[in-house]
Amino acid sequence: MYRQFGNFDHGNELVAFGPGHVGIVQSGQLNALVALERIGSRLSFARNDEIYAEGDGSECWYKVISGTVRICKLLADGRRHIAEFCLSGDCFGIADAGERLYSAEAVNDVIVMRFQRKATDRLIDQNPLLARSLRDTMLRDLANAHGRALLLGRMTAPERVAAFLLEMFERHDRTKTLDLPMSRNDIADYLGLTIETVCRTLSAFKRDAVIAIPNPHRIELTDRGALETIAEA
Amino acid sequence: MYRQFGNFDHGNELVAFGPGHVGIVQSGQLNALVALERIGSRLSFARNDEIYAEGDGSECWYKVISGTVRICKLLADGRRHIAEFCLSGDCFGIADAGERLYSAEAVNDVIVMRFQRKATDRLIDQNPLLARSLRDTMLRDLANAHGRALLLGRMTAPERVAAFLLEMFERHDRTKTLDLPMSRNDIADYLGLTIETVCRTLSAFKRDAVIAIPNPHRIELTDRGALETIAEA
DNA sequence: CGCCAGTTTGACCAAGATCAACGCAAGTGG
DNA sequence: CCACTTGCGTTGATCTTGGTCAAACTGGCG
Repeated sequence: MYRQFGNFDHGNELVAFGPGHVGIVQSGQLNALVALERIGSRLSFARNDEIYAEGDGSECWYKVISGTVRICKLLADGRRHIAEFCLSGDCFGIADAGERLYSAEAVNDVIVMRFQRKATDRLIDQNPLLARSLRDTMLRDLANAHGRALLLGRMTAPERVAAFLLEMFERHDRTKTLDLPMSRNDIADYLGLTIETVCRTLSAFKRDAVIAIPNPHRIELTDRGALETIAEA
Repeated sequence: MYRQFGNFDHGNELVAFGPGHVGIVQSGQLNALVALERIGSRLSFARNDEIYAEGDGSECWYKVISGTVRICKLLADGRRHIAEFCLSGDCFGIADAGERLYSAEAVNDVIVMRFQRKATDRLIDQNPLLARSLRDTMLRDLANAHGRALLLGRMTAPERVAAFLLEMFERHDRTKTLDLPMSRNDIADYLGLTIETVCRTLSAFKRDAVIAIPNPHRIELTDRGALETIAEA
């Protein structure tokens, strides 16, 4: 399922990485942590590989080096919910205590660093600054999660799709061109919609000259202001 | 708007309170914190009073002594989202950094303790055990928030209402009888539904002998198993 | 070329929203 | 003590958004 490159002292290379995501979920400035915890395993996963499964033990947490990871849960009747997409630089798998509540899967080919929770926990206890930074990160994540609850609970389909595009735009290179690594299905399960509704909404945006879609995975933000107006609510 | 009873050394009385909620939101074992930070202001609010508003500064956090608080946000067009209900023993207002993202309002008559964030932050930095407990609490809250995102993103109306009743049942006295302090409207805004849908769903549960509704604010769990079957998904 | 996976579009359907009464109990003022 | 109001809650009729089902389209690839 995955290729392990063995232990790997990555020195300072990771320290420069931007804000990320902790938790089930997100975490930003764990750079300090990463700098201290220099030993991690570099792992590589192919598209759709499972990085960990719901119910697995959670002795490790991960940082995305390249590629995109989806954190998701599959319901008994086939409904799927994607809690989050982790882009390069983001951390995931920190929040689960004991047992994974969500699974992590490679959206496309992915390289991650894996760290032992036990070791990092020790470091955090010894370093109040680190603890506070982790706390701040978790607060951000929490705010994030509540934002998603609002989106899913009270926003219409166009509002959700617009917000998604803007989110990805922010997290990506912020050029006018957006390369979405995930499928329409992934987007749908992230936004609490169906793939058809996502398609139709994107098509409507295209028709209204808000975006262009040169190919399914490439979106150009023709009229960012319009998108923001739709998303704001 | 509120009556302040002045500073109040509550000694150990709060230490015994059960798990609560941090954050925008929830926090459990802050009892240690509360025990250390013995000085708080005891405040009392009447039904529908605003405890703090969106955009206010967030120098304080709160612990509910009695009554119920709703943490909510009002959108420009009138849509409302309730992020959470805080019952007695729960903490709220910890997660907001800088400025309140949500407002806090009294669902019914409420008494809370208010604490200064600055003082408690210091305590946390000095005490790794406390820091870890706070972190654990936030992790729980995060898991909670993700659970709500799943509910709002992928569950049907009956599933949401059933889950709500079970949640309240768990957090309340766990007797077969449930006294809901909040209005149908509050429930709707918490579950991402309309008041009519909440009513109809409750009526359907009653018709199917899953619950009884002696009066609008009192629910009896006639068939808990059935509710769980509906809610599980 | 034909297949395959993913995307798009259309026709139809249904869950839940909206709109509108009506019910009901707790005030309130005459 | 009794109209009258007020604030919720409940129920019904109808409408809309987004879901479901089905078919066609597209680009890559053997």
